[in-house]
Amino acid sequence: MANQSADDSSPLSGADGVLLSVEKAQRMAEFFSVLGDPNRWRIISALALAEQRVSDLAKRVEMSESAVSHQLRVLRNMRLVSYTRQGRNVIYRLQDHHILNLYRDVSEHLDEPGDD
Amino acid sequence: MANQSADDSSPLSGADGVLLSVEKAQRMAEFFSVLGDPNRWRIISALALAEQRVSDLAKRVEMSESAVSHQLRVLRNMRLVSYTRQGRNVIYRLQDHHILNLYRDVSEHLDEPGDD
DNA sequence: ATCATACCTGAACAGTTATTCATATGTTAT
DNA sequence: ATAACATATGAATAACTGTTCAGGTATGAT
Repeated sequence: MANQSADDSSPLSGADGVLLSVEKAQRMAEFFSVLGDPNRWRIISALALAEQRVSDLAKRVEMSESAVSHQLRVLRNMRLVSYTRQGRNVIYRLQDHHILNLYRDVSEHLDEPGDD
Repeated sequence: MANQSADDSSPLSGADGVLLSVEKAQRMAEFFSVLGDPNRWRIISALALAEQRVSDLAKRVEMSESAVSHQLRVLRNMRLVSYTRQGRNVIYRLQDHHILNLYRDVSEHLDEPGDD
């Protein structure tokens, strides 16, 4: 490990003074990319209101069931949502509250006055 | 206000029980998209170590100066970095610490054990 | 003025991504 | 078994994104 330890969990301003490894940068980017789609945020916000099945979700966010299903897979892969089968239905829910924290932090940032 | 007020800053789990508006979802997504690129994270991490000029940045993250410049514009537009001219050089720095918070939150999430 | 340095920008091309459509899988009822 | 419903998936297409390359702008030196 010439560059940096594999599981460094130090903040960017960490003591080592090293650049984010390409690998870690990649993982960060992958995660943020998942949240880089408006429809996925709509799905997340719908699930923040209540866990629900795919078809209801689709109606709420006004997307096709197929599109929602595709997006749910992405969210599943990032462990942002989990699901349980109930008969023919599959109930999805948010898996943890990291996302809500993220939402709050970014909301703050976006709401700050800027000279655009 | 049939749907929701324009400037709602309530968290997703807010009392109203409304979906994120398309507009707000869009803004969220735009922001997260900016952080959805590994090279931008490398740039951010380099700037977390020290403010510096474009050419040094380029060397550190091993990108062309042009590519870095393009990416800095994106980061600038999201008000993630700011800059000052110093003679022929332009010094860039992180604008605030929201990003570092984000980094920490997401790092946690990514480091959680998962059954992938 | 010209030259060199540092940075920025527009166009184009390659790679990625989200949707739609068609089809497949899984579940319940008959 | 078949039919009906709910969800998932693969392929294809359209839209988007990041890089490179060529040139452009800004500052400082001569």
